[in-house]
Amino acid sequence: MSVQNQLQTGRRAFNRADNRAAILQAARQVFAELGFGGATVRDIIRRTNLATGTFYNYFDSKESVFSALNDEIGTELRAKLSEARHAASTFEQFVENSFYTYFTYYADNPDSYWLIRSNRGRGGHNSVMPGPQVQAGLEEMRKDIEAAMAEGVVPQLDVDYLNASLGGVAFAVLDEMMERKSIDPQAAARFASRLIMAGVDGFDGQSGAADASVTLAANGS
Amino acid sequence: MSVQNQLQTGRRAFNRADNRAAILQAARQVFAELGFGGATVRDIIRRTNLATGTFYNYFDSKESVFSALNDEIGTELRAKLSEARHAASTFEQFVENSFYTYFTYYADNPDSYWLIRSNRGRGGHNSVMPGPQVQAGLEEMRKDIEAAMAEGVVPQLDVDYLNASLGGVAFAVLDEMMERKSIDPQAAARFASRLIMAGVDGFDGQSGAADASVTLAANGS
Amino acid sequence: MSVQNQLQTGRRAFNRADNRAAILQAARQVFAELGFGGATVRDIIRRTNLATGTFYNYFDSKESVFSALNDEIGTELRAKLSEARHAASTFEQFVENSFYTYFTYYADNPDSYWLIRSNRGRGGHNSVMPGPQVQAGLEEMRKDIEAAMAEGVVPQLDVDYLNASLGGVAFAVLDEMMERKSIDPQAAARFASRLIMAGVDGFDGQSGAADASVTLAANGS
Amino acid sequence: MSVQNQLQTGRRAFNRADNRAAILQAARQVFAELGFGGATVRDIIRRTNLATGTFYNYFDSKESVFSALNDEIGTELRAKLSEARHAASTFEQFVENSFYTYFTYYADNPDSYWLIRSNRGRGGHNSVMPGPQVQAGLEEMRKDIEAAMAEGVVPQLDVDYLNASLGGVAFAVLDEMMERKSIDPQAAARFASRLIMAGVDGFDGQSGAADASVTLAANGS
DNA sequence: CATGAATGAGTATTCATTCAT
DNA sequence: CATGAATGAATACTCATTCAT
Repeated sequence: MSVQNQLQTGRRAFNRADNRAAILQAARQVFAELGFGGATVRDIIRRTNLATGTFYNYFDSKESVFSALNDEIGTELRAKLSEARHAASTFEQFVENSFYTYFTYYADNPDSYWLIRSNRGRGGHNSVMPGPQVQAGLEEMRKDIEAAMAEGVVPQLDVDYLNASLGGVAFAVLDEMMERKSIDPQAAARFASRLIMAGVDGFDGQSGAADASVTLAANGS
Repeated sequence: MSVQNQLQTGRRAFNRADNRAAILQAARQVFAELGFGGATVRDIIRRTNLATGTFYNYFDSKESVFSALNDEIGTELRAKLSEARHAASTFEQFVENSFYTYFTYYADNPDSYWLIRSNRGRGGHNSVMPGPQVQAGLEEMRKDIEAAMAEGVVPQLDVDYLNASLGGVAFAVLDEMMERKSIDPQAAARFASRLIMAGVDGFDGQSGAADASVTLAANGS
Repeated sequence: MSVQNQLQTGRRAFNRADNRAAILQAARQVFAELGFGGATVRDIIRRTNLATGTFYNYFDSKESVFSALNDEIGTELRAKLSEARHAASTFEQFVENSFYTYFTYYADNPDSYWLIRSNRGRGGHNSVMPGPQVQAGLEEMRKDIEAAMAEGVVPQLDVDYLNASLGGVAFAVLDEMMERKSIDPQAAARFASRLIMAGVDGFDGQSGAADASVTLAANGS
Repeated sequence: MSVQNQLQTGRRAFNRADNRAAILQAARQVFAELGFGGATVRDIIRRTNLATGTFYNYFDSKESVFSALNDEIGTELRAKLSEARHAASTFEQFVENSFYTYFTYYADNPDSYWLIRSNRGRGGHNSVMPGPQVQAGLEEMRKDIEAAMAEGVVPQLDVDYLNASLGGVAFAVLDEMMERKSIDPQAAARFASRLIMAGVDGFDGQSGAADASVTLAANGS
């Protein structure tokens, strides 16, 4: 091939990556703002220099960009979480690092937060984090928890419920955090990990509050 | 009006209620299966003996049935939860009763479960339960928690994060529960309430697991 | 039949007429406001104490009330015009009386005016006045004009064009009149009849203005 | 852009114009036959090689094509009338030229005639010609008439009534003309202008026919 | 004859996707 | 590989009319 051709190829490769990135970036915003159902492909390409048809040179369908976006988030998040877990030497660190990593990721990528925020319920079971990558990520975490139980670091309790609860707390606290004026992932992580750690540690000890026979102020319905 | 008229009116009223119920029932299923965005009005009426236009004799729009459904669930659930809270004399009972009521409701109404399951993210922040009724319900719960804190039954901690976490655990454990072969709301409620109670009670005590310097078996990514 | 039955029959007949009138009255307003196309049968019955189905006890279709309305107007107008014509002893009186009657009728029945106003173009050719009654009415007028021509009272000119022009002037002046603050059928009739009379009388005399070689001030654009 | 691109653009532009014209042409016929209310967008595109959606690449709505059509007619007609008026040196010429131009335009564009014919009443007052262009056109004519009155060429009489009458005669004679086997704009224009000119000239002279005490043959109703 | 809920064909419009250039 | 016009199936909703009561 001629030099000219090589340059063209280089240029093309460059443009290819650019275009793909531009579409992904636009799609992230659009899905965040309008949700998958409300968004149209034209909404996406309109935030781009590209033409309608070009979209289909990079993605097979609307569904397809959405998946790519979720995969992207899932992959990044999974990697970070995995790294965080490996850096932990105690179960507490394991938990706190995980929460911290999770909260920090979305604090740093608010577009991604709003993307999944606006599209919960899409993508089957346990879509606390999106995509298939996530299933794997959750599975990894479960294995670590099981290992901790096996070593006696954590009392024996229903692993699936515990795993689900971790996700549930993570998601709920994330929502609350993202709505605050001043977003503080560290504080959020501290709260979540303390709640979970105390919950796990004190789990089977018949909770001491049992005798606190306080009459709750029943507020009117 | 004559007796004849009364009968007519009675009969009509009966049919009216029937049709409305039929539409709601069909809509519940359709929204559960396809989600709000994916569902069409024709999908709904097709599961009915009724004609297209009849739908609009009972509801103004697709949005409108969806709201009615959510209101229905929200109202029922709110009432049950309120009742459960009032029956509690300790904070622990308060928490466990709430979880139990919540899990039982969806165990008994799986259609409703799948409905909200497929439509999370619709209806803004903290849509652990759907609709406007629910905002009120969550607010009630928050007030009770604050009251418990004021009385010293519960340590002082970030109420909003705690409230969010309650919702998060409820939702996550619910999902897990509904996927099991044998659905056991009591077991689920016991797990969730113990986790939360222990978490709350042990919260500020610097978690005893801190010294459990176990090396977690880091499983490969 | 019993006395009771007779009363009932009487009552019914009374109601029948009443209901029909009520529907016509409502329809007149609705068609005037929304036009035939924009009006719905429900718009009509909504301005009535009656139920949807009752409409079809009195009229076969939406089209049908519309026709009835036009026939009503046509018949009334035709009768008045006929009467006015018979009271005339000169062609000028004939013309002026006709215009005056026509303008007065709509000045007195603004609902009817707006009804036809909003529904021009409906009902084929020459719908200066609506309905089939009107065709007959126009035909009568044409015959009178032809008679006047035969007697030499009016110069020989294209009867159809003249007849059409009479209608055209009538309609156009009517519109203008109805838009004025103070509605004055007499003034309108005077204008229209003078214009037409002078036009007819001076018709074949090669119009004296021919030599008025005035340069018209051509306004811009 | 390359030569190839230019050709492409050229071709596309050509097709664009073609399609737009095809839609307008089809719409003209459909609106003429069925009226605006009775016509459907599908009726229009069905008379075209195009697909449903293509319609909306060229026009925003059904209303929108209708407007475009009326604007087209209005603009053309206004230009021709303006030209005709400027070519006149006497008021008589002014009037006759205007009528002749008007009648000729519709004789040459029967589709346009039937379009407005079927859609009278749409577009408010004095819709002798359609659209907003026309309001301006009528206004121009009114100014010329006023100028003629100021110069004494035309007797002082109610300008609004006169203007309205001009329109009324124009429309009515047009209808009559279009229904004849042999369409002759010149004859129609001659009739209309003579009628109006004589009417205007003889207006205030108390019409000489006043003493023609002919007994009109009153034909039976 | 009154009622008003039921009917379902019909409407304008949108949008993911294709394809000629 | 880019373009953007063309496509047409699909959607929410309306309304004249029917009919059981």
